[in-house]
Amino acid sequence: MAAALTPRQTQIVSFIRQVIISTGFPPTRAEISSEFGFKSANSAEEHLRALAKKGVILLTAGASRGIRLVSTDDQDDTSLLLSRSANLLHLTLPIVGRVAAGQPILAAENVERELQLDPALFTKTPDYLLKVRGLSMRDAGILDGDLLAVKRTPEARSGQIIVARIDEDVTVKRLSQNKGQIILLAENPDFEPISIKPGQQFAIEGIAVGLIRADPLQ
Amino acid sequence: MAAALTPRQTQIVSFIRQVIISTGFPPTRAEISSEFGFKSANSAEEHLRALAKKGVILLTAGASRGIRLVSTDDQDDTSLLLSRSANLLHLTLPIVGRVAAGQPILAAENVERELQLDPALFTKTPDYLLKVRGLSMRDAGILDGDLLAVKRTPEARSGQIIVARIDEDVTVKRLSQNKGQIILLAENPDFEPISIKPGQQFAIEGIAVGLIRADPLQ
DNA sequence: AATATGACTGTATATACATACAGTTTTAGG
DNA sequence: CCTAAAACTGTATGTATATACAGTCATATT
Repeated sequence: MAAALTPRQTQIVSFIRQVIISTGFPPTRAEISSEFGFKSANSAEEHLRALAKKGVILLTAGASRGIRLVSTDDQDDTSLLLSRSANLLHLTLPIVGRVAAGQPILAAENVERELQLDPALFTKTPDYLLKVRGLSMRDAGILDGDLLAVKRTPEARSGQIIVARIDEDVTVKRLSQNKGQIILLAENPDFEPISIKPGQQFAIEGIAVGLIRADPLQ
Repeated sequence: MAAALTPRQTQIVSFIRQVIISTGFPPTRAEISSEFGFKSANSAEEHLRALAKKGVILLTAGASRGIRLVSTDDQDDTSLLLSRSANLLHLTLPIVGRVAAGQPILAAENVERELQLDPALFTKTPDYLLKVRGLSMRDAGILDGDLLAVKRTPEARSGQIIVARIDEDVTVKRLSQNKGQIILLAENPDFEPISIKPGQQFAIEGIAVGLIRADPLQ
């Protein structure tokens, strides 16, 4: 599928990567032109179009510096991400508090603070930490105030502890799927199972991959 | 020197990081304002100035999207020497597995591996992570395999969850002291309280200050 | 009481940028 | 020989973007 790049195109991609690594953001058409001695920014534009057509980069229309390198393999993508913040040892995760109704979990308004974590801690790398409210998952060892490490994913298997959205509400429950029938189980006899009715908005926001408790009951 | 960020500033940094991860380039002032509902791009500008002043980000004058996240590691350039040898922001904690009978908890043979943690996580800085065995503290949300963050101390108050040594054995229990009479309570009806008899060797090794669960029951 | 700071609104402007359109030249293929 | 594609130059334009200046309001410090 991926058509081979011309020598010039290879140079362009290489330059884009270099700029991202050294500055933290992609170059403009003018900067590319200047680097290669083009007298018209249109030369850069045409190269970018060709590269986008070949699937090597993604262009965001209308956005300045809207160039994104498509990762050929995971490795150089990670190294790029790392070079952006140069934080080699630690993962920076947002701590999400109460999720405002209807808002995406990671909306800035919901972020209380950030925390650095050793990526080696969890087998699946989490995307954020959700502050758990309530005791519905008590018997799974998830208490009020705990930080649940969550990996974003739209799908999950039965039996996994998930972060789900029902209509406007975000909740942590154990997933149970039976031939299309979805039931969310609490881990606490005081809470009734929640079955999703047709017509209700339901989405899996992520699966739990770890837990952090800042201060156990003293 | 490293001034602490305000809650709002933390949200801004988190948003910038999120944008870089999801789009490949930093946001504009307008995009930040839109995310937070600012009616003037100047609000974003001022936040960026403040963050740059605090050394959390680097701004490239005149460049669109000229925002770079500064790695938290070399943030305190005042004490470069220190930050290179000893990582001030991160705590390296040993993970202690099964404690061999009669040995000090932190004896080298008990250390399974090490983990880096953000010291901001816990209110009391832990000295090591103890891998919990058994379900005697189940109802306190401490499960088999959990890593209990422990601060070394020879004393504790009644009601605190402690790591104790009785004769040769190391155990995690809730402490109950009554006029010299010491009782260790499990948090699980299947386990009997342990009362320390005169003549028995007993010592408090530390108190629990946090908990980490690598993989919640799937 | 005076001052500083954080967190904004509102207006304005120069310029940074993406991008369209019209050409030129060279090279490789049919 | 003809044509397509690659690799440009040159001109132009609307808008995306950074950034200055003047205020407001609340809260915390001196």
